[in-house]
Amino acid sequence: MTRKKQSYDSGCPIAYGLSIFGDQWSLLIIRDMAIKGVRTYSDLLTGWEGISTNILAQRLKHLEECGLLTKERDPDNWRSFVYELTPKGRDLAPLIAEMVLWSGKYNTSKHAMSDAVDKVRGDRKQFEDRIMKGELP
Amino acid sequence: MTRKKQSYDSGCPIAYGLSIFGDQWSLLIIRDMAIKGVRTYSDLLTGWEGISTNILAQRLKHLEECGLLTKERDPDNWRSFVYELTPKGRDLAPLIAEMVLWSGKYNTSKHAMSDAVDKVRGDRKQFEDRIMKGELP
DNA sequence: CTAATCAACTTGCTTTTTGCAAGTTCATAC
DNA sequence: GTATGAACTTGCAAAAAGCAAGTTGATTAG
Repeated sequence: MTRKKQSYDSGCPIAYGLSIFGDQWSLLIIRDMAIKGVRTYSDLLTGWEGISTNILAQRLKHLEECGLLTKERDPDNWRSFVYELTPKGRDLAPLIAEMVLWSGKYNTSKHAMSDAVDKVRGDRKQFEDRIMKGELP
Repeated sequence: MTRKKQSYDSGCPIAYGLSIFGDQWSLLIIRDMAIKGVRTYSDLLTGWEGISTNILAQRLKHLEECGLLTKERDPDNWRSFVYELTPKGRDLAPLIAEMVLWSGKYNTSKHAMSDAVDKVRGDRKQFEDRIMKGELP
């Protein structure tokens, strides 16, 4: 029950964004959906970073309440649900692109996914457009 | 002692960014420094949102360790310290701009600082350049 | 020169959030 | 009708956040 976010609303746009996705997991969920095309709970669970199941459920609920994604039954598989990004969620594409570029510039780790960074650097507009139109990878 | 971040390094640029500023406070600190020109601990403490002192100290240390800011004695006031954003920290300007634009588009609260949003919308390049050059407001 | 002040923290303690493991529900599949 | 799989929920321990009070080392005021 994460009901009360102690959000004294400062009105600042940065604070507004942080109240929605200012945590360790939300943007990774959105990344999986926007970039990798993941749409189900179980696929989100087995992502690269290993979110735990209760946190995933909590975050999905929060993101849904904030209007970044929707949850519906899968018409082809009635026991499964499909999560979809809304326009509000897909509109985070430019922010995600900036984040990728910033990290690409400063993350010197050997594991850094420089191929992914190069993709954004090479054609940022296409990267953003694909997400914003909801196209799959 | 926040030594161990349970950071299994996935190599993802998004995850890298989140490991540095993926919390409720870091970007607000950077906002205060980049946009409002705040440079001291006590001024950061009395910001709009009310961070508590131990958390502020912890975050400043972390951001310093990650190379986003530096800490030095104030030459004019030897009992005070001056925090300054590094190029790595100032390079978050485009990300901050995107965040402001996104929130400006979707935050319908009456407290929303639409004047600040309009400023970024009106001349985004100037907004970013001022931050990236370290110019004060 | 001594006391009060101030900036920048630190420490101790309570509350909240996270993480992990195990259990639940309900719709198929065998 | 038993097992399986998807999507969660629950319980509990560990970590992080929040709050208040205390510490340290300069000034500054008297």
